[in-house]
Amino acid sequence: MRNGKDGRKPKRWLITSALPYVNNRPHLGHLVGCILPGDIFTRYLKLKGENAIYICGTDEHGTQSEIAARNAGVSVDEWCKKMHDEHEKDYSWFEIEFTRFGRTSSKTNHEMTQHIFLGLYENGYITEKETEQLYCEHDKMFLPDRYVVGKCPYCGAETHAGQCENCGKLLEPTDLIDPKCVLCGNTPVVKKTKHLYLDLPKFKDKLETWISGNKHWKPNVRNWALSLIPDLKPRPITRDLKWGVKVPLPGFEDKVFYVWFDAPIGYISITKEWAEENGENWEDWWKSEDTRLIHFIGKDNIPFHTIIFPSTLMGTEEGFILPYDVPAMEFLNYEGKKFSKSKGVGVFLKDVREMPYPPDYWRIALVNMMPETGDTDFTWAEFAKSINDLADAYGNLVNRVLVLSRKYFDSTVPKPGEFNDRDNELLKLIETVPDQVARELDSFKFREALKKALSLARDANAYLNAEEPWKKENEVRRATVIYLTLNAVKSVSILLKPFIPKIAEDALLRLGVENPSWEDAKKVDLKPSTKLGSPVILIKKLSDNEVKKWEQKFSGRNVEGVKMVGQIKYDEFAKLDIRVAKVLKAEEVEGSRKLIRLELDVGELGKRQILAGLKRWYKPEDLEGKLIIILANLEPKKMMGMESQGMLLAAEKEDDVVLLAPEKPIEPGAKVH
RNA sequence: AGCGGGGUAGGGCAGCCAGGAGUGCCCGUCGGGCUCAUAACCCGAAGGUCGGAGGUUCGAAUCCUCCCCCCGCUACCA
Repeated sequence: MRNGKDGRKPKRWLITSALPYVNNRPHLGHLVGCILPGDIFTRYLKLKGENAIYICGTDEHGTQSEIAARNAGVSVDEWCKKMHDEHEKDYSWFEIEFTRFGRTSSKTNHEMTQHIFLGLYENGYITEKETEQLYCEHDKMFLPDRYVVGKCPYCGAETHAGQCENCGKLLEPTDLIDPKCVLCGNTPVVKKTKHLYLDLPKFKDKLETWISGNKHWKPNVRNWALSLIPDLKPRPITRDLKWGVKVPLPGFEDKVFYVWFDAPIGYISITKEWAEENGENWEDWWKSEDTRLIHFIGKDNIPFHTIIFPSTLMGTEEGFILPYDVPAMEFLNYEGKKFSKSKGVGVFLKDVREMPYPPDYWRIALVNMMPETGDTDFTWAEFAKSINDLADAYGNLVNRVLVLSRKYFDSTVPKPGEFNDRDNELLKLIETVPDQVARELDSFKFREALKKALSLARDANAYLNAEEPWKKENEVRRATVIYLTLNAVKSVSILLKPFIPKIAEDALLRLGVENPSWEDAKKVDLKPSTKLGSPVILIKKLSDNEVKKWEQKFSGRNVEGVKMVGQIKYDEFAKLDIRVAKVLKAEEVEGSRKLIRLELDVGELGKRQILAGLKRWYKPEDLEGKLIIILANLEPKKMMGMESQGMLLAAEKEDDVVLLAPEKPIEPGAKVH
C-alpha cells in the first residue's frame, strides 16, 4: 500500500465519484469515467482490510432541473427525487456499492454550503460585483448562456451565448444581436444584478505549492491544473434562481449559489449524513491528516477538483484536508462519436439493463476500455472481445479445474505431495502477482491491474498443459498439480473480485472460499478434502451474430424521427462515380412543373444530359456555365420522354435546395471522393 | 487561437518521467501440440524506418527543438 508523502499509512480512505447531474440520462461514459473506477478502487481497499467509504450522489440544483420539472408539471423537488431514484437504481444494477448515495438538495447540504460560505466570507475571500444580464420578463428569470440564442456579432451565425457555435468566439449574452429566450422566444431585457465572487487569485500561491508538490498525480491532471494558475480570476458563486441553496446574506435573499459551489460540498454533506447514521464523526473523515481523500472524476471536472473546490476548502481555514489524488479519466466515445442524449448516440444504462448480459460483463468490458490515458471508444466488437477473452482465460480455467477435480477426486480438494521445480514456479507466481496487481491499482492503472491478474490465469493454464494431470499415472503428482491449480484459481478469483464481484464470488464459493481478503490471494492454503462445487460455465461467450445485432440496433437509433442511414463500408462508397461537370446548356422542360434539362460536359466521360427538378429554386440561365457535382454512374431513367443520365447533387433543408459546387474551378470530369 | 492528451507490428495497449540492442502484453494471421475444458488451452513463427525532420549522447521510442496528424478542453457533457 502506497503511503503518503510523509510515509504514513492512512487510517481512513474517503473515495468520491463526481456527482452525476440529476437531469442527465446516465450512460456508459458516466459509469466508466468515475463511478466504476471509484467502485473498483473502494472494493479493492476493503478487500485489503482498509477503512474505506465511497461517497456519491446526485447534483440537483440549477436551471435545468427547474425547467425539466416545469415541463413535467411537477415540483422541482419531486422531479429531482424521481430522477435521483432512477440514478440509484441504475448504478446498483451495475453492482456499484456506494457507502452512501446522497443528494445535494438535502438539508444537510444546504446547511453545510451556507456554513462554508460564511467561513469564506468572514475570512475575506468573497467579493461583490454588479453585472448586466439578460432577463426574460415572460419566464420571470435571468437567462443562463445556453438559454439565449441570437446572431453572433462576429460571423453572423445563429448561436447560443457562451461561445459561438460557428466561429468559436466567446460571447457574453449581451453581445448577441437580436437575442431571444430559448424557452418562450421573447426578447429578453438587460437588467442589473449583483453577484458574489470567490476570490481565487488569493489562493494562487498556496495552490501552486500544493499542486506542484503533488508529483504523484497523473500528468494530464497536474499539467492542466498548473496551467490554470497564472490567470485565475474571481469566480461568481451566486445566481438569480430559486432552486438552490439560499445565500445567507442580506441583499441576496432572491439568489442561490451556483451549482458548482454547492455540488462538491455535497461530498462533505453526504459523508456527514452517513456518519450521523452510523455513529461516526464526519470531521474525522474531512479534517484529519490520517484520512486520504481521492476524487474520481472525468477530465472536464479537473478545474473544479484541483482549483476551485480546494480553494473553497482552504478558505474556510477550518482544517479541511485536500485531495491526495484526483485521478481523472479521459472520455469514452461511442463507435467514434460522442455520447449524446439528444442525438440518441450511445448506450444508456437503461438500455443495458434490458440486455441479456449480467453487470459483470459490462464491468469487465468497461475496464478494458477505460480511458486512462486518452479518449477511447466503446465498440461492440471490443465489448465482445473483453468478455470472450475473460471466458477463455479465466472462465474456462475455472470449469477446467473443477471438471478435473470431479473426475479424479470426487469434487474435493486433493492432498498435495512434494513440490517440484515447476510447482514452485507457479507457487512463486501466486505469492507475487497479488502485489503486482496491487501496485497497479494503487496508481489507478485499472487496465494494467486486470491484465496482470489474468496473466496468473494464463500461467495456470500453461502449467496444466505442461503437467497434463489427465495423463498422470502417478496419483500423487496428479493430486499435487490439481491442488496447485485450484489454489491459483482461487488467487485469481480474489484479484478479480473488485472488477467482477459476482462472477468471482461464484467461483470462490465453488472452491469453498468465503470472505477472502486480498492477502489470501498470496496463499496456497486450500484445505484438502474440502468439498468443491460443480463445474459451471461461468462466462458465456458472445457470438459474432450477437455483436452484429447490437451494432445494428444501436447504430440507427435516433430520437424523434431523425434517421441516420446505416453505416457503410468504404468499398460501398467507392462504387459511386461522382464527378465535376460543367453546365453547357440549361432549359426548362416543356410541360413539366419541375424539370430543367441540363447539357453537361463531364470531361473524359463526354457530354450527357441530366434532368433535374430544380425549377422552383433555379432559373435555367443561372445555371449555364456553372460547375456542379453529379453522380455519373446512376442507372439512366426516362422522364418526360427524355433520358436522364445521372443525378446532380444538391443539399436540401426545409424547403430550400442548393446545388453543390467545387470550391474552386477545376476541369470537368474530375473525380470526387 | 491557447491549453491538455495521444500518434509504438493488421487491431487494441504497455514501455517514455529516472536513455542502453524494438523490450513486452492481449487479440488476429500462419504452423505445431494437447484432448481435462466454453471450437477451449499450450508452444512456436511471421509481422514494426516506435508520426516526420533536426539536435544532445558512445548509445534515443525514451531527453531537447521544430513540424505534421487525431482527440479533447477553454470553465455545469464523466
